[in-house]
This record gives sequence, C-alpha cells and structure tokens, in this order.
Amino acid sequence: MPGVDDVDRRIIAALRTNGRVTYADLGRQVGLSASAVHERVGKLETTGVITGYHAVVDPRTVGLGVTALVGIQLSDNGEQEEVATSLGRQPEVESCYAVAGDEAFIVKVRVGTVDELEHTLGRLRRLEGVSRTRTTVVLSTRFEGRPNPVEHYGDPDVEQAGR
Amino acid sequence: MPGVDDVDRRIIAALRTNGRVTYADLGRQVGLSASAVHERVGKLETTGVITGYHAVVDPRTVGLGVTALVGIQLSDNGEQEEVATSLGRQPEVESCYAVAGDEAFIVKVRVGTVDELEHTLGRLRRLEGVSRTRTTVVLSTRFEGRPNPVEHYGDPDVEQAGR
DNA sequence: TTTGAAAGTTCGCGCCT
DNA sequence: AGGCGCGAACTTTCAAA
Repeated sequence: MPGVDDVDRRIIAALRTNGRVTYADLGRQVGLSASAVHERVGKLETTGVITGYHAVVDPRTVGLGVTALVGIQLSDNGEQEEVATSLGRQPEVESCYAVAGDEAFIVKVRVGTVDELEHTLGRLRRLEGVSRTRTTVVLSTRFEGRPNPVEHYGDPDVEQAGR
Repeated sequence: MPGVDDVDRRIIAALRTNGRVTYADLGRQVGLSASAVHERVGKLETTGVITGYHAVVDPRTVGLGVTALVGIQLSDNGEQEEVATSLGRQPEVESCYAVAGDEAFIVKVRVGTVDELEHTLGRLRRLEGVSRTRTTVVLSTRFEGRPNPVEHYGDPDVEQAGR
C-alpha cells in the first residue's frame, strides 16, 4: 500500500474531471507516455484508490425529480448493521451514512414524485429496527459530487503528520 | 427534448455502472452497432441527460478521511443566492442542497482531519449571510452514489401519469 | 441504423534508465 | 521500479447509403 505520488494525484484529478479521457490524452496532460499512464491507472484501480467510473445522469431527465435527506433513528433493540443492510436493499436509497448524534443514519432518497416519497418513507419507517424518520426535502441541488480541487488531494501520511 | 426510450435507458444504466465501457461493448450489450450507440450517447450528452463521466476515488486514500453534513441557517438579511455562491467557492464543500425547513442549505463537507473540520466550519459560519451551522459528523459511509436500478429509470411523462 | 475504412487507442512485452 | 516504444488487436468516428 504505497503512497500516491504527485503524478498520481494529477491523474486522479484528470479522471475525476473526465472519466473517459484516453490514456494518450492523460499522458499528454501529466507528461508521461500512454503506457506509463496505463500502468499507473491500473495500479490505482487495483489498490482501491479509484473505485470505479460512472456516468452522471441528471435525475430529473430519468423521472427522479424528488430528492430528500432522511434521518433514521433506531428503536431500542434496533441493530445498526441489520438496518444498514435493509436500507441497502431499498433502490430509492442512493447513499447511506452512519452518523454521530441521535440518528443512526442519514440517507439520500431519490424518487419521482412526492406521492412516491410518502410511500418510500412509510416503507423506511416500517423497516425492522427503525423507530423514527426525519425528512428534509431538497428544493434544489446547487451542486453535487464536485471533484475536489487538486491541491486538496494529499498523501494521507503527510496530512496526518503535517497539521 | 424528446423522450428517453428503452434502449437509451439500458445505455444509461450500463454507463452508470461502468463509465468507461467502449461503444463497441455497449453496442453488444444493447444489440446495436457501435456507431448507433455512439450517436445515441452523443445525443444523451448534448440534451443534458448524461452530464459527465467521473472516476470515483476512495476519499480516505487521498487524505480526505473526514466527512460531515452541515446545515446552514441564513441570517435575517442573508441572501440565499449569495450564500450558495460562497458555498460553491469552498473547495471542502462537495455537494450543496437547498432544502425545506429552518435551514437554507445542507452541504456535504470533506476534509482530512477533525482539526481541519473545525477550521472549515469556522469559515462557513463566518460567511456573509450565514447565521448558524449545525454539523453532523459521518462515522462511516455505508454506500454512496449508488446507481439506481434500471427499473427505476422511467420516462418522466409516464412516471407522472402512472402513479 | 448499418457498413466500411481511416485514424486513433489500448495494452501486453521487452528493453532501457 | 518505473518509464518508453513497439505492434497487433480493437475502438472511435466519419461519410455514404
């Protein structure tokens, strides 16, 4: 588990910005041959730094115009792991974070209509181990999943030592 | 602004799962020639259905091990649009949602350490137009940005009619 | 939408530093 | 180790039908 060096960071930044750049282009951007970049990207993938490449779709264009953030409280005997698993089975739940505070999870839900939201919330509330939900409706997404700028990528070791 | 048809939906699903598939492969998956797929994907891009392709990076491996969800309250004279713009200028703020409720925004922040989180929160609180922040620290990310299953993609018109 | 063909890309391998 | 260049196979990206 080696360090991610400076060239890797620039490769990562480029791939976060455009996940479909060719290795040839990437090489031009970072000043390496296509084969060298190919090799490095392969290593970043197998070491788990890059976990995948995904097209991002405007949810409204595919009938998912309603987004909500939902806090999930466990019941007294609620098992955190089991609830997490159940949440993972709900297709409307796009992201799931275990959080500090009196809620066990905050999840992001995407559905087509408020009708559907009502349905989905009912389903979440009825999951084994869940006592309460608290829903915040998203009115508009200003920006989302923005690639963090390059200068914010660092070697984890350096980060921990240096502050 | 035409409808997204069934083949488009399958193309979208494939590209959400693997944003780097070749058009040739895509064509095999959906039963079309590479050029036909190429044409369709180009159309999906220019009509704003597909907004981009991004590599997904494990934040921990690039020194961003701390995530928090932060609610932002406006001060009495706080201008929503201006605050949104300011939030967009903070590189630690990865996503920003305008929400219903007594907070104007909920943002997702990523930093390297809790020290840095303290710093970033101080900065957010001091932004023109912001009165309060309320921070929820993420303990673990169970899953994030999961591609919604295909059966959840639909023609927006059909969705609205059909429920 | 398909075919066809030129230009460009991927990706393994061996050599070089 | 890691980068480079080669080369065969494959992919992209046109135009024509």
